[in-house]
Amino acid sequence: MKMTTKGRYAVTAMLDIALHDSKGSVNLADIAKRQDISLTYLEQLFSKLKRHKLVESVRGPGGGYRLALAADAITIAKIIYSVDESIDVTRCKGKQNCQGNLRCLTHDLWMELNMNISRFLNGLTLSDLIKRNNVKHVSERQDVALLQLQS
Amino acid sequence: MKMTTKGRYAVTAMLDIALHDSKGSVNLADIAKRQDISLTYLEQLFSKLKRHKLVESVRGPGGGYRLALAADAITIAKIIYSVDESIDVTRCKGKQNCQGNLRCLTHDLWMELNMNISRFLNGLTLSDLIKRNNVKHVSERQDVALLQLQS
DNA sequence: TACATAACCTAGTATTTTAGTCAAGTATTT
DNA sequence: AAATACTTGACTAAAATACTAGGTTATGTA
Ligand code: FES
Ligand code: FES
Repeated sequence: MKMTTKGRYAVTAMLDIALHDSKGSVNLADIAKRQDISLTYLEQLFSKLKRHKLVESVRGPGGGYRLALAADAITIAKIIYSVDESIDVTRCKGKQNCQGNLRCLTHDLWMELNMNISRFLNGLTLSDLIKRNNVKHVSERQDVALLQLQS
Repeated sequence: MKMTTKGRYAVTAMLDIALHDSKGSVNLADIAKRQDISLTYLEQLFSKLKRHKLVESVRGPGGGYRLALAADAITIAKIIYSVDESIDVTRCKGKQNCQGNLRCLTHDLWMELNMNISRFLNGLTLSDLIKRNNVKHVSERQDVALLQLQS
C-alpha cells in the first residue's frame, strides 16, 4: 500500500469540503489555510479527484469545489485510489509474477492483507467521519483559527 | 504504513527458514538463490532480524540462521516491524501533532486503520503460513529449482 | 467592459526513500 | 591454517514524493 501524505491530504481535503458543504462550494485557498496544505499542491490533487468524478468545480469568483456525490456515497478507499492509484501491498500488483513470472512465496499473504485494508476503507464514507465527535471538534477549532486569521 | 520490498523480503526469508528448519540452520546464500534476493541485501535484513531476536546465527562452515522462537510464536507483524521500523499509517507517528502541534482532521481515521492492519498481522504467524497449500506448492517448486541449479 | 477571483495546466526541482553494492572486517569449524 | 559464514558501515544509483513556479482560462461583479 502507498500511504503517503498525498492520500492523507486528499482525504483531509475531501472531509473539509464535506464539513463545509452548506456553503455551496468551498475554494481551495480556504482548505489550504484550514488544513495547512500548499495551495498549488491541492490543485494537483483536485485535478485527479475531479477526473475521478468525486468533486465538481465551479469557476470564477465565489467558486470552488463541491462533492459530486452524497457524502455517504464517497468511501475513503475511492479517495485514496483517486490520487494514489492503488492501495495494493503486493509487489506484483496482483499479477503473480514476482519470481521470474511465477508467484512468490508470500503473494497470497499480501493479497489477504489487501482484502483486509480494502474492507475497512471501502466500508467507511465521508458521512461516517463527519458524524464523529473528534472530527467535529477539530473542525470547529480550524474554523475559529481561520476567522482569526482573516480578521 | 511502509510496505516495501524490504518488509516483503524479510517475511519471505523468514518463511523460507521456517520451511527448511528441519536442516538445523539455513544459510543466506541458499535463501538468496531460492527467493531471488540479493545476498548482501539479505545480510542487512538479517542483522536487524537478529537484533530483534527473531533469529539466531550459527557461524562457521555449515552454519546459517535458524528461528530463535517457535514458528507459531513469530508473527508477521514482528518481522515487518523489525526491518521497517513501523507499520504506522499516521503522519504524526501517533504523536497527534500534524497541524502545528495539534491533531489533524484525520488522525483518528489512520489510527483505526493502524489497528485494523495490526490485528491482521499480529494474528498471523509463520506457522500459519507454512500450513497453507499455496505456500507448500511454491516452496516445493523452489526446492526443485535450486537442486537443478546446483547440479 | 474592466477586473478580480478561482479553477486549470504544464514543467520543473529539492528532498527523501529505496534498493542495492562494496569492502574490510570478525568468528567458528574442520 | 584454511575455508566458510556472519558483521558492519559507508556509499550510491534510481525512483518516488512533496512541493514550487508561472502561467492560462472561465466567470461573476462593479
Ligand atoms: S507479490 Fe505477487 S507474486 Fe510476489
Ligand atoms: S496523523 Fe496524527 S495528527 Fe495528523
